[in-house]
Amino acid sequence: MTDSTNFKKIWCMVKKIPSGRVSTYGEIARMSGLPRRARLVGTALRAAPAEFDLPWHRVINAQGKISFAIDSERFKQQKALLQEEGVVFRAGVIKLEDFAWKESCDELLWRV
DNA sequence: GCGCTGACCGCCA
DNA sequence: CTGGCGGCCAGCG
Repeated sequence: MTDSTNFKKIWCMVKKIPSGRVSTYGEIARMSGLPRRARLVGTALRAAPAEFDLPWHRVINAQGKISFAIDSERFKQQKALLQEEGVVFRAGVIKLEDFAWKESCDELLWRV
């Protein structure tokens, strides 16, 4: 359980966030069976190879804000991607709404 | 092995 | 609203 299994679970959950919606680090952690490990989600996204094409931009923090410095490239990129999907910012904040994925990560998990 | 650094979070002042 | 604190713990010197 110390290998990259956790990363895979996290990547799998992130991949399921629908376009135009967002989720939080903490939420992804919980849904991946890793409660209280929001930081690990950030670590996993940072380590994720670009080829995975994960919708990493759909993951924001629990305050509805992007977790990058306001003037960083990453910040601008994430904001742009979200706006392309129709995500609305009000004073730099995204309104968090509850929603649930229907799919699980079983298919990917047995591969791990 | 050890200390430091986070793409975090909830709680309280 | 902002700020601090403790909890969390994998990665990287």
